[in-house]
Amino acid sequence: MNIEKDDFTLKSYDPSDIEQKWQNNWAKFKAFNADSEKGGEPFCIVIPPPNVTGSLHMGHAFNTALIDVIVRFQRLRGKNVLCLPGTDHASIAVQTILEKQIKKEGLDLEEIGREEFMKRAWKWKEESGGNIVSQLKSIGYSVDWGRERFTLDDQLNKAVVSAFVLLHKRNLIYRGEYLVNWCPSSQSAVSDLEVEMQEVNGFLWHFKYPLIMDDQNVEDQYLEVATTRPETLLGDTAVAVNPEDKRYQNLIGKYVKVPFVNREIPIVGDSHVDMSFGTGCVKVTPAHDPNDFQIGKRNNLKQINIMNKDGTLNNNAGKFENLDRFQARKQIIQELDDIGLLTKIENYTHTVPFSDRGKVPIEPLLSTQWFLKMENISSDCLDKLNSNEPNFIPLRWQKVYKDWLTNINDWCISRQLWWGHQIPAWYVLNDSEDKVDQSTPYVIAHDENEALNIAKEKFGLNIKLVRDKDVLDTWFSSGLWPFSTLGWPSTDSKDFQKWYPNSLLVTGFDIIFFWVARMTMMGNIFTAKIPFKDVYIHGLVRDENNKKMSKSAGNGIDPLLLIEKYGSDALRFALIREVAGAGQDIRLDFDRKKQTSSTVEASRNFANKLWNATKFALINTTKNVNIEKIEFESNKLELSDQWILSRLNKTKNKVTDLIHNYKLGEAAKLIYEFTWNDFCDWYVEFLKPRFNANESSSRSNDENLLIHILNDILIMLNPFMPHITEELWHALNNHSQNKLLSLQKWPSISSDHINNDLEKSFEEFFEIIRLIRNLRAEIGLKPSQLISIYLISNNSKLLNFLTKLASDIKLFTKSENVYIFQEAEINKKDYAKSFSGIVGDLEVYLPFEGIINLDILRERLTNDLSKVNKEIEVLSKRIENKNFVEKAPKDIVNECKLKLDEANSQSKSIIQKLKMLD
RNA sequence: GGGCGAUUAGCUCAGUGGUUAGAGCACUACCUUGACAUGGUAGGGGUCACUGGUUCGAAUCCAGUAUUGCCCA
Repeated sequence: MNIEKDDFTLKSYDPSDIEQKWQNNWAKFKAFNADSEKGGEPFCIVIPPPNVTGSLHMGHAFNTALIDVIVRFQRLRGKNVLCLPGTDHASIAVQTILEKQIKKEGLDLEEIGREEFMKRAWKWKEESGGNIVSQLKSIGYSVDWGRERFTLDDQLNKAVVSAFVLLHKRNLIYRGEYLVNWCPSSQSAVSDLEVEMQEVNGFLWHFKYPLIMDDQNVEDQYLEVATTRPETLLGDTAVAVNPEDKRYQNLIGKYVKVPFVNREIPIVGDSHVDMSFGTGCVKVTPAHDPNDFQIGKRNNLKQINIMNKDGTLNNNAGKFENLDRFQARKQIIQELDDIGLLTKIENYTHTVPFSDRGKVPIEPLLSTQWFLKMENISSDCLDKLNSNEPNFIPLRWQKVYKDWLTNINDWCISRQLWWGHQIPAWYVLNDSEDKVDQSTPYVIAHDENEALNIAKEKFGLNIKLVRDKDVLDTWFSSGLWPFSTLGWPSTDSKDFQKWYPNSLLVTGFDIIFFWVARMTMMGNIFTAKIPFKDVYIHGLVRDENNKKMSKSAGNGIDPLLLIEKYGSDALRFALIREVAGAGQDIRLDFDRKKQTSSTVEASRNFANKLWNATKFALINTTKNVNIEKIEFESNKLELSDQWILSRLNKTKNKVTDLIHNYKLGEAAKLIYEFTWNDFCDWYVEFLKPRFNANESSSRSNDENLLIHILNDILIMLNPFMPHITEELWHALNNHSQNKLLSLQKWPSISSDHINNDLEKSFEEFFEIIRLIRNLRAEIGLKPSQLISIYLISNNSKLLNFLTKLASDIKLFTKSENVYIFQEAEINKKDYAKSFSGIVGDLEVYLPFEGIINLDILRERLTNDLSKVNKEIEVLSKRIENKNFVEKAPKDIVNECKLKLDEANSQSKSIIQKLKMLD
């Protein structure tokens, strides 16, 4: 683990040299394996388990980076941290992938058989899961790999079965015939959430149903209806009108005849019918439309299912049997037209439900499914939300969660798939029976033995059991994730005792309903607790065109590509730096031709800067450093030392606070600014002359302070850039064998060192340096050309301060002499033909008589004057405003007055100089 | 139709009522200096979407409009 310093100083930064090495070291030392026996306040996150559908995308990298920063931070803060990794089996998605492969081989599911299919599925899981784990490792995730879980593990299956049995015991699970969202492509029911509404340019077909009147000729009178789905007329069991509708009131109770199937159906009154839409008459197909289903219930209508599960019509469709639903539509329109019943075709834009996975229109289908009653479960969660359980960050996402829980429907939890948790339900048949139907009794049990015992007790000995073939919705097992991973249903497991409820959940806003709400509901039922205290919601990663990155759109960027190019540290830092406004989507720039990202490149450059700053320290410090014992003496500190310590402690203070408040982007920016601007740009420059001097009594103190500062930077940055900081810390430290930066302590803050007045003075100092450099540039001096500088002011405190830093001014401005004068001591006329500028109440002169073109000088002064005059104008207007003086806070008014005074004297001075030029 | 966001420099974004609105990238000029050219120094670049209001004072608060993104029905 130890690194030779001499070798290090020769190297330049290349992330590929170091990242793999530290990932291996962390693994070797089991650095992030949690120990429930250890003390310390527990902190637990279970990661959102990625689907085993191939590989990770940028969204996962983003989520990972955020979680890892928080987890590493809490670890450095001394908490007993568990970060538990795992993957999700993703029933529909994985089964779809496998079915496609099988189809390519010219086979279908039935030919393959359940056993062979499951073999293939597990093989796929091993490959995809392994791939995902190695990707997570290459990001540098500090999770406990010893506790990795998969949602289909035996232990998690035990949890799922127990959960199902418990829910059933509490009468929350039922088997019922309802209209479900049927995906004819995957031939499974899907939940509301897996349905995507899409706007479609379709048609509204108007056609006539012949009225059946007791006293008149049937053929003469018609009722006109309009529909976007004419094929469903075969399943119509009524026509509904609004009872208030004068046009049709008298027809309620009469009948019309459905063409083709020649069914006589009633005209019913239902107040939900919109009189102004279409003709005001609605054909009602209770078995194929959610609204019609409700009308049917209210009016006791028959439900006639006309559809097979693959989307073809069944024998209720008469002569249209076996036609595909869309083919049937065409043919029915044609035939309606042929017999003169089609009256009108309107263009009509409407929204059609599509299956999220199957990408075909959903068919609302009457079928027998398993449901979970949601009413009480969700209202219990809503109650807890009143006391901020869980606490959403940012808070506005709470509303999304709340609205969904408020308008919730029962959850269809069965899926007609093979890959997943098989439902622990056994149908009870007589020895002679072999067909399960809607009325077949069933028992729910943990296993077949238990089921058999229960069944025998209930139904006698001459029975046999058939297990339900279906599996549970994937989100059913995901809902248990925060506690099934910790050993539940056993609640006395050490992990569960120590780390439940979890401290935090970090996830994207797109799965607040899918996952967050399911976890809170399941958690609340089974543990009487909301499973996590905080929920930190982040945005999605979008591509350069502001489109959500997704596999289907093909616009994803492989995180590994960027890691290879710029390093994981750079990718992590780039993603986090972009987060500043939490919960906002982030847009990652990416040049697809060059395969580059300037955002990530900027972060890589920052890493390089840090690398070289450390190299500077290594070159200039003694070779035997024990970083944990580094101390410096406060009485040997120079002004610049005091300044950097003030900046450092302020930064530590703010960064600590920001991370606690999940403002990771701001924290990252702050460390970046401190490291680059304060430390590298200025402080290292202050140190150079000291280190270049041959002898100095404070040399070792200087070195110790430098290492102290770097050490603090490295620890603060460690959660964001774990690899490079680990590498540099070991490079600096000669006593780091068997130690890891990742397991050190977060730096303590000494507020004694914070000195706001000093920081202000240094700000002014930097302004002066910038002005002088700027003046030099304007004159066109070469960097090598040395000059003299005159600093003149009446502010003796400032002059005193500058005198102490005179040698630094010399160095920073390439000057051979720096002269500092009280105004009284000099005659400004002597400097009339100098190049000059003003900072606050200090005037700077660069005497260059003869060399400078007086016109340039005059132009500069004139520009300065107009700027100052503008300022005077603005400020005096403000001061002359009585309301401002009376109502604004005093310190604001005073500040304004001071500024005006300063501007006035600046103006005077410039005018004087201009006069002297003439 | 309901809800939630966004609109600030060429680009990506900070900025919760108080100087002359900031950063990174990009751009321009100069610079191979003993940490770093993955760099340094200096510079140019903004009618804070629009319209009204509140206020001594608005990018910031309120109302409306426009454009745009997402969620739900």
